[in-house]
Amino acid sequence: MYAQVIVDIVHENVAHTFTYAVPEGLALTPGQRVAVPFGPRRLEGIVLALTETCELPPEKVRPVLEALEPYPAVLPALIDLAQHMADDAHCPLAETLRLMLPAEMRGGRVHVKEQPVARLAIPPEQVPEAVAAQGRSVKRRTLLQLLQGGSWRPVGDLAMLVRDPLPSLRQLRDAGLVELDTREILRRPGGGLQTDSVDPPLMDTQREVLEELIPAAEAGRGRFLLHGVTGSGKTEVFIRLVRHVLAMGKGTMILVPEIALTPQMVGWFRSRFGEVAAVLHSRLSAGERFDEWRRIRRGDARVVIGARSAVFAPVERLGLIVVDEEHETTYQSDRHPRYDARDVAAWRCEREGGTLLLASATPSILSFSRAREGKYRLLEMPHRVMDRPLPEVEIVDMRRELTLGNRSVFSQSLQKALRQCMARGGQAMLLMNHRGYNSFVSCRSCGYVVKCSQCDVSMTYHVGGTDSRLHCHYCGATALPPETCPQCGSRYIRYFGAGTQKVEEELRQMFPETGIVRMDIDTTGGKDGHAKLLDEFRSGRARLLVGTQMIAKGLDFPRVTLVGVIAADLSLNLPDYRARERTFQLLTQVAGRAGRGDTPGQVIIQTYKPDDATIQSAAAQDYRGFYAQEIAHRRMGLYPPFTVMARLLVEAKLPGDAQRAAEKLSEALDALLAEEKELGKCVLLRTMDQPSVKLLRGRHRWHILMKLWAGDSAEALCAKLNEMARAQTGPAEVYFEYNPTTMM
DNA sequence: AGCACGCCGACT
DNA sequence: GTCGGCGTGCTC
Repeated sequence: MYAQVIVDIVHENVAHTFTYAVPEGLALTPGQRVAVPFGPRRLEGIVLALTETCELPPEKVRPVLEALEPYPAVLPALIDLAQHMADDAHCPLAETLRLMLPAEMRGGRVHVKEQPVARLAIPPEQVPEAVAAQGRSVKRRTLLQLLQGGSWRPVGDLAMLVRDPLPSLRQLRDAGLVELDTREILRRPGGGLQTDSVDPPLMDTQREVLEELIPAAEAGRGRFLLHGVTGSGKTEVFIRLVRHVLAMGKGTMILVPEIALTPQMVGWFRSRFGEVAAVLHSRLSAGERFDEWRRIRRGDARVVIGARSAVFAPVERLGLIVVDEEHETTYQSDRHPRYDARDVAAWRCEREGGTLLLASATPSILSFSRAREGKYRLLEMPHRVMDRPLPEVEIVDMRRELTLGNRSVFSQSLQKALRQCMARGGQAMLLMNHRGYNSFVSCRSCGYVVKCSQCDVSMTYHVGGTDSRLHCHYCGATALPPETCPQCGSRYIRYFGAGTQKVEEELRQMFPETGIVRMDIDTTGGKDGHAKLLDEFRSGRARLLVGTQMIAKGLDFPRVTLVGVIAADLSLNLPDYRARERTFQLLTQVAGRAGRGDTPGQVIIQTYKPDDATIQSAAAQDYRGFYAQEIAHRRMGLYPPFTVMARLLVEAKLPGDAQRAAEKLSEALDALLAEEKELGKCVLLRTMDQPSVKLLRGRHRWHILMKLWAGDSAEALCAKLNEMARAQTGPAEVYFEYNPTTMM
């Protein structure tokens, strides 16, 4: 027998299978990891297939050294998926195969933690006799009594009551009274919070939606888009559906957009399903991730909850994938190999006989248009549970506040509402989509704005405990604020624009006695950073929560009655065709955090563009209205879903190098399109210029932006563009991006 | 990727 | 005469 092996090296030169002989007595199956000789080295690889024959001259074939595990680490369906993704992204198979395994499994870093365990070796009724035989040893007598239950007990647990129990246990073992052994410890990430474990009654719409979903799940097919307003009880639909699929003996996955949202979801699922729920995301410790992965692989965990990368979990007999908050951009990976977890989920369901359920209060334009085309079955939940009303939304014109002489970040309206909310003992959330204290520093005399020396981006002022500094939000560089203008020497340096720190400070002045939590990247660092802050707010110790968009997503705080949006137009002004979509989603989602309990919610949106159609539809929580106007914009502007965006991004140390490389690429593209006219037909628009961020981390940037008609020629063209980017040599780097996550 | 082999300059 | 520069090519 011969094994066709992909070695764990990501490089074009070795992106094909290597043939090894399978030694007598070694049973291998596809998907198994093996150690193989490779020139003078020993490498890890994955068996793709086993063959009877081999075309190579026999002297070239060397044998497999050993199997790294006795079972296939990569399921057959996931090998197919890796192959599909590698074809799609034009990258080596080894690179996509890496997505299928926890990183700590590679490179022989696997470590299984073991702990000693002990149990009684005699019938429990003989314990009093054995205790009496221990003479004056208190330790041994206590240990015997602790073990009286008869089951295996971790020695670590006994250590809480008896200091250093192991030597005494060994004596008891030698006397034939106790057995000692070791057990694997599965390191488990935190359990999440336990909520009610009984089924709440279902609302009519929930029941109607389930009546559509359950037959599809039983048949093992169907793609659905569930559009349910915030607070409509989507999670309960997931739970009932998951229960149904588990009862059929199939596995399930629930994807959430952010790691911060996993504990809440895990809590809901563990309280109803217990230990069959596993968590998988990139911020688990190495040991936790490896152990959760093994629980899933063994089939001990049949409900996987996790962020983007969990879509590759080794779930056998997959019956259901739920993608919650389907509109979130975090489902797109920004690192190589790039993938979209929603597409991967769809692919897996299609191939493995599962049902796909995308869910959101604000579906992405792309998914909703697919639903309109009939590619997804659209399910709607237009009302909140218990007939709770959607919150009242008020738009405040901040231009008017300025003319009234109000220089605070809070409008009169919002100040009043905050006071009322605090006086009534409620909780409030404030969204400020910009972190730091001031957003930019500028000279009043000449208009100079302090920019990062490495990026073409203005620097943000952050107040620190001992040193306050300017931060670049793109590369993380910091600098001391200038005392005089570096351009004209004037001392009129002023600080403009507000961030979360400023909002927090103004709140402290208004409510000095009230607990305030600020949540942004600066405060949520470290393990469990999110959880600690959220717990502070959930417990009621803090009653005001200030944060960036991370507070807008899917969190459920029943005591929040007021939501304030400090500056609704920040995200609207970004140079991206998705700016309106993102603003609508953000505003609607954050508004949906209000009034989830028994008291109705109130929302105040502050803006300098009170008449903007996007802000108006978000305030009215009118998804259909927004969709209609946005899809018209997209059709007019030839943007997705009507076209596909693609770009070649050029970066170089010297500005001239970047420009020259971009020009050279553009000429090469001309030549290609002239030669292969079919490919040219899919190009609708092509521009070459500098992106809005002209300098990033010290590298000058140019790009060639393209709008393409989707289709076979677009795919062929993208393959060529990808090749062009790879073939690039010289001082400039070229990246090809299909559906770029950002145009900046 | 990573390591060998290979063919030309400044040194004990 | 050798040590060593990194260019090219191969790994089952």
